[in-house]
Amino acid sequence: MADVTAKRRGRPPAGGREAILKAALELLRERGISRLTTREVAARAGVSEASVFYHYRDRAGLLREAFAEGLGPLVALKDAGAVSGPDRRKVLKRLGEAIERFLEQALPVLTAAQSDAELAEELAAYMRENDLGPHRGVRILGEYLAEQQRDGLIRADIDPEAVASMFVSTCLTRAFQATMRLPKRSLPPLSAVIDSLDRMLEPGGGPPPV
Amino acid sequence: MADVTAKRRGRPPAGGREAILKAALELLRERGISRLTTREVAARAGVSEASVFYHYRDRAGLLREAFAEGLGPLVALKDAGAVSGPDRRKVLKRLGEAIERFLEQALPVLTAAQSDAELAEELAAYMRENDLGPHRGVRILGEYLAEQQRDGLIRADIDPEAVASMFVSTCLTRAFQATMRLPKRSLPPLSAVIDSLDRMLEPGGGPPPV
DNA sequence: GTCTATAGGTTGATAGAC
DNA sequence: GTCTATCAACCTATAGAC
Repeated sequence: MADVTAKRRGRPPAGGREAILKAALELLRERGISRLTTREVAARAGVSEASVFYHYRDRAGLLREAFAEGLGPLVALKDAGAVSGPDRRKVLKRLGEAIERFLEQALPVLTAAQSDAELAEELAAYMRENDLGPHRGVRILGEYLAEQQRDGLIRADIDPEAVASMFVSTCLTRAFQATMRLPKRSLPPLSAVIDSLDRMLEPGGGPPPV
Repeated sequence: MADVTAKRRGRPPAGGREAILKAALELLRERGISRLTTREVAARAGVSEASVFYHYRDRAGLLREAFAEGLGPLVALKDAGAVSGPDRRKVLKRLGEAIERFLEQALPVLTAAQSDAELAEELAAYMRENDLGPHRGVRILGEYLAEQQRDGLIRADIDPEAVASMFVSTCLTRAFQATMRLPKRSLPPLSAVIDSLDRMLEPGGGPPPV
């Protein structure tokens, strides 16, 4: 949130603050929030425990910034996906994989916050304010599908946003599976989902019944 | 796991054990796992703290049983859904709502375990052994769709399991949204999803393009 | 089976020197 | 900004009486 471009006066920071945040995020993803003690964070960051409190005031303050940091990449999701072009299957593949990648980073952070009701409510408020959540992906894909629908590339009798929510949800489930340490292969591969969905979206409908 | 039907000898249990488990599960869902201390559990259950250790050996033992208890209703999912009949929309609605209801109870438990890497791995092993997870719902719905497909009620050019995973995932996302204390209405309603999906599954395909 | 009392250990946070 | 030293609070778990 700070202005990185402005020239700084005085002694440049030693990087302790960033090291602490990085250590906290690593610990959060690797060992879970209950093992994220200020002691461990300090040890991994290579600073003393008091530094943690100097920079972030208290444990909750550190967690708050770690959550925001962990959810950050979501902002760049739209550009990364490059959700445009006539090749629908390609768009679905690109966007789907991008969502999945992002969620595999973000879900551990989201679930970690649920360990404490207060933390969870605080994070939820932050997400509501910044309009974060699965609906973001749904909206991005929904707009693309609506555009294709206007161009007659998608059948007219479906709700683009509803279909988008199905696809984004599929990616979420896959990322969820991975986050919960369950085997992804117990679910059908994303390519199969894209296959079927693409056919069902075709304007002419499927082949005539046998 | 104990045989409830067998007649018991001796003094009947006072119900302390059950009260403790119930209190633990409540605390888990209401306030998160980090506030689930043996003190609080004992207080809410109306017993002494030592009773908790007498019945469950240690905190981990209590959590293990609470997790199993919280995931229990999944077993009854198939029967509850009554996944059969020619009215596809009705089946989707019933099953979808059942999955959503179940997950809104189970997700808090699943996410709670993620607070500690060891706990998470232990729960994951339990779920793998007992074949639990989102794929269960996918399989149930997939079989129903495959059956409809054989009967010519669903277009032949789609993968039933892939479509099933999309629908089940939609329910999971909705439950996830609720668990994370985010507004469900930022997602399209389930009825809209069922609407579009049902049309896309129709054997003849959609109406001819304008 | 349930209780009281307490040991033993970990954690978040502060004070004050450098 | 960073450190060492320290504290008060809290938690899990055990011992032993009833």
